[in-house]
Amino acid sequence: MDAQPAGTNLTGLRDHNTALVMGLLRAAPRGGSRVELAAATGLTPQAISKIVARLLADGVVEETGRGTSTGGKPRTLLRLRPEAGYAVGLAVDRAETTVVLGDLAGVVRHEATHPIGLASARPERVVELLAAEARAAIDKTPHGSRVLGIGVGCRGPLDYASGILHRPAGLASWNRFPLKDALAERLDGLPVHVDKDTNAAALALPGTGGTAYLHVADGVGAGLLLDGAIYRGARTNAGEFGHQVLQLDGPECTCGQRGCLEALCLAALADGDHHTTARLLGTGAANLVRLLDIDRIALGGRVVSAEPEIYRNEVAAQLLARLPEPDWQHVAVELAPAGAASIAVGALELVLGPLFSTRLADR
Amino acid sequence: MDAQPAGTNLTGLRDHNTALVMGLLRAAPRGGSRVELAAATGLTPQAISKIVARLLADGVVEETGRGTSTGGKPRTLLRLRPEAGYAVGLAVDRAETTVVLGDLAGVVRHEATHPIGLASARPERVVELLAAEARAAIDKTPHGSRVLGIGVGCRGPLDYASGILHRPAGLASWNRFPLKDALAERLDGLPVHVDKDTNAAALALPGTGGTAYLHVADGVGAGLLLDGAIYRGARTNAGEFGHQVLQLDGPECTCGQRGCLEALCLAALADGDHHTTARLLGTGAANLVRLLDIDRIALGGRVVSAEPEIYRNEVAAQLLARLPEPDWQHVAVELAPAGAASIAVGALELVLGPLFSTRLADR
DNA sequence: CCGAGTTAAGCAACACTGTTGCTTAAGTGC
DNA sequence: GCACTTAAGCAACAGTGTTGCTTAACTCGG
Repeated sequence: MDAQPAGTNLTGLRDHNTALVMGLLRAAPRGGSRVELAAATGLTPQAISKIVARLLADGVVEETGRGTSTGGKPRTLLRLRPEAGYAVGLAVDRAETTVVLGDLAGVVRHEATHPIGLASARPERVVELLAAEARAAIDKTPHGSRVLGIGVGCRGPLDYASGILHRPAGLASWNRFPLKDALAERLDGLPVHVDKDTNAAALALPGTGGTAYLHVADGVGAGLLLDGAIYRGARTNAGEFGHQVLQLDGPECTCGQRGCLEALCLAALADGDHHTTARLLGTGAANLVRLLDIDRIALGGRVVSAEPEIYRNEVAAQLLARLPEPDWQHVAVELAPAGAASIAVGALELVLGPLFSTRLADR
Repeated sequence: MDAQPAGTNLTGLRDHNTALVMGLLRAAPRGGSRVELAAATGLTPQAISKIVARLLADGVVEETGRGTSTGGKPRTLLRLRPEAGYAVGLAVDRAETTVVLGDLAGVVRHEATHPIGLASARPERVVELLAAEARAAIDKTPHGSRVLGIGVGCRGPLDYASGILHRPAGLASWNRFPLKDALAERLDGLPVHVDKDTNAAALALPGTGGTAYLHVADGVGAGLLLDGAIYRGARTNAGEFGHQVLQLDGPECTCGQRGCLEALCLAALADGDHHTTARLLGTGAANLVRLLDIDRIALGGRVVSAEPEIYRNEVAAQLLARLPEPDWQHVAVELAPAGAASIAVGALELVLGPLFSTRLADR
C-alpha cells in the first residue's frame, strides 16, 4: 500500500485552479477577461474574481483596459505581467551553448551563444562555466526580479528526475555525471531541470496537444508530446525514434541492430541524398503515427534545416500514402523553428510549464 | 480561450481523494488501515477518518477486524465491500460474445459465452441480443444491487468517446454504427463504455505502470498502458502496432504498405513457423520499447496461446539482444491470461477504473 | 437625452473540504 | 499495575469555491 498518487487538500486545489487561470491567460496574448476564464475553467465568475484578485495582488497579472461591450458592461482585460518572473534556458551541445533569458510569458529577453560545450573540458569545469553563463543571464534582469529556475536541454540518455547523464555517446567523462545537482549547487539551490534536447525542442513548439517532434542531426531522435505533456517513459528515456528497425537485413547500426532508421538515413546522407532520407523519415513517422495516433508532426535539426521543404513535403507525402484514411487520420506536418535557440526556449518551458498547469497529484 | 482542462471545486477535490482511498483499498486485498491510507495519500489521519466514515455509511467499505499491534492500539482493518456495486463486461468477437459479471473488487461472479458476434446478424439485431445478455448478467446480482455500467471490448477501429465503430475490417454493415448509444438506449441509459479489445486486454493485466500488451490473432495489435492509464491518442485509435514497417521491400500488406510486421508474421504463420513469428514480434517490441521506454510487455491472443513459451522466450531474447543495456533497460516479458474472458474482465475495468482514480480535470 | 435592458464584477453569507489541537480507546512491555 | 505507544474520534478552525444579491458600466430604443 504505497504509490505515487497523492491526496489533495485545499492548498492543492487552489494551486491547481490558479495555474489553470495563468495558463489560460498565457495562451491568450491579447488578454482574457474574468468571464472568459470562468467559462473556460467551469468555475463561477466569483471564484475567478477571487483568484484574479490574488494574482493582481501578487503582481503576476495586470488589468490592461476594457474590451468591447457586447450589450452591457465591457469586460476588463487581463494579462500576465511578463516581468513578474524570469527563467534561464540553456541548450548545451557538444561544442557550444546557447543561453536564453525568458520572462514569465516565455518571451526571450536576452540570447547569447558561447563556445562552451560538453566536449570543451572536464565536466566540473564545464558546469562551472555554464553556471557563470546562467548567472550572467540572470544579471540582465531588473534588480529584485524573481528568478524561477533554470532549464537545460542536452543530449541524452539521461534520467530526468535525477538529472544524471547516462553514457552519452562519445562523452565518456560525463557518464553518471549529476548535471542537475552540480548546477543547482553552483547556483545557490535555484531549481534546475535537465532534459533531453529533443524534449526541449518539442516543448518549444507553439500550440498544444499530441505532437511528435522528429530531430535529424548527428542522429535521429524524437520528443513526444502526448496529451499536452512530454512523455518520458519508465526510465525517462522515451523517444529513441532513430533506432527502430525498418529493414531487417539492412546495414549495421552503431547500436548493434541492422537496418535502423538512423543507419539508413545516415547512409543516404553520406551520399547527400536528402530525398531518400526524407522518405525514410516519413516511413518511420507513419509507424509512429499508427502506434500513437498522433495528429501533428514537427521536423527539426541541422539536417532538416538544410533542406526544409524537401523534408516537409516528403514526410507529408509518405504519411498520405501510408495511412489508409488520410481524411480521418489527417496529420499536420510542420517545420520546427531552426537552431539551438529553440532548444533553449524549450528548456525555459521546463521551468515555466509547471506554473501553468498542474496534474494535481504532482505534490 | 477555451480548452479541455476544467477547474476543480470542493466536490471535485472530495471525489478525487475518495477515489484515491478506494483505489488504495482495492490494491490491498488483505485490507488496509486508516493510518496506511494517510501515509499513502499524504492526507492527515483525520481527513482519512472522515473519508472512510463516508464510505462506511455508503456501504462501500467495511471494517473487518483488527491488525496486529505495533506497540499500541492495533489498526482497524478496512476493505472494499465487493457487493457494493457490480459491472458487466462484454468481449464481442466476430462470432461469439463472452459476458462477465464482476463486483466492485473486480472479482468475476458469473461468466458465459454465447454464439452471438458482430457477424451474426444485422447490427441492430446484434445489439438487441447483446443487451439481453447484459440484462441476464445483471439479473444474477442480488435484488437491489447497484449496477455501475457496462464495458464492451470489440475490434477497432472505433472512437472511444462516442463509441462509434469506424470501418471494422470485413464488417461493412458496422461502419459508423453507434454501438455505445445503441446499447445504452436498450439498457435504460446505463453507462456504457466501448473500447478496442486490445485496450480491454491491457486493462485486465494485474499491476499498474507502463505496459504494452501485444496481441496476435487475426491481426497484430497493441494496447498501451502509459503512466497507468490506457493511452488512446488523438482519434482514440492508438495501438496500431502491427502495421509498422519492418522490411521496406517486404511483401504487400492488406493496409497498402509493404513489409508490415503483421504481413511478415502472417506469412510465417502460414508456414506454421511460430519461431519466426515470435522473433518478428520481438523486433517490433524492441522498436516500441525504444520509442516509449516501456518496462513491461505482455503477450496474448489466440496465436500466442498456441505456443506461449515460444513467444515469451523469443520476445525476451530479442529484447535482450536489441537493447544496448539490458540491465538499465530491463523489460519484463509476461504472458497475459488467455481467452476472451480476459478481454471481458478488462471491459469491466472500463467501468470500474474511473471509480478508483481520477485525474481531477476529467469533468 | 434618458430610462430600460444587459452584461461584468464585487460583497456578504454560506457549505463543505481538509487541518489542528486535544481527548479517548486499546493495545505492549517492564 | 503503571508508563508508554499507537489508533481513532471530537470540536474548533482556516480557507476553498458557491450562492444570492447589489453595484458598475455600457447599449439601445424612443
